[in-house]
Amino acid sequence: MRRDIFQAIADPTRRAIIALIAVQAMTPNAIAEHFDTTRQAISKHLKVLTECELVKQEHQGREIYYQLEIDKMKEIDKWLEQFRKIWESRFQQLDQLLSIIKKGK
Amino acid sequence: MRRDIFQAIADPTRRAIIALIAVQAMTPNAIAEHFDTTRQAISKHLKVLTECELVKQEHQGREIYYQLEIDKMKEIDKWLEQFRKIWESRFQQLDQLLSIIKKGK
DNA sequence: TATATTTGCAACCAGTTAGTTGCGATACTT
DNA sequence: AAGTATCGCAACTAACTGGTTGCAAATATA
Repeated sequence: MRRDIFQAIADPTRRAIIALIAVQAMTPNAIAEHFDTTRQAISKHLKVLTECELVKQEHQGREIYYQLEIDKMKEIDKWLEQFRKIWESRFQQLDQLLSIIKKGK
Repeated sequence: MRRDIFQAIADPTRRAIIALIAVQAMTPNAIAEHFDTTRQAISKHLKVLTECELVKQEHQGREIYYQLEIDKMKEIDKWLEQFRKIWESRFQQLDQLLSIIKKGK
């Protein structure tokens, strides 16, 4: 099964999980308590997140702490870069236009 | 049907379409020429992109030019903000650690 | 007016997804 | 050793997705 980070963040529950464990690592049960669904459903989401390496496990006895791989999030940031360039250049153009208008006055 | 921007960018073809029309507005036919699929498939992707307001149409005779709503992309950037804070603070911590080690020498 | 081009919409299909239930493995606790 | 808690895996289901084909509407051209 193909997994990529964009597919991983497409699901709102998964985005919520990411935001949760970004603060601190948590076990599946602890995560599931924050949602209105079964532990197994959360477990499945964690599997998807693990497959695309957005999350890593840390075994501690019978508990497994899931932690966000924050570096992986930078991939989205990297993809956004091309568009950031565009909206910044448009802002600059607007800025220049405004200063031209100002000078004209 | 619920549409949100994260679901829209989950599909690689849609991401490619977005990158294409970010440069300049294009008609469905012109876009479809860049892909190895039918015009109708592209049309469906454009519909999804339109539904979540990532794209706007500009009618010109019988042709419809699709243009990227670059501002909508900022929503992704906004969502990333919370994580950017985390990775920047971790980088700072690493930076401080390195300078402490340096001083110790 | 007849014809061709551009496009969107509806119906359909195969594959995927998110969710549930049931079960077995592992690790603590008494 | 027996019981309990944490967890992943497999099977199943309903809903959704991306894709195709066919068709109708609107605009341009002969």
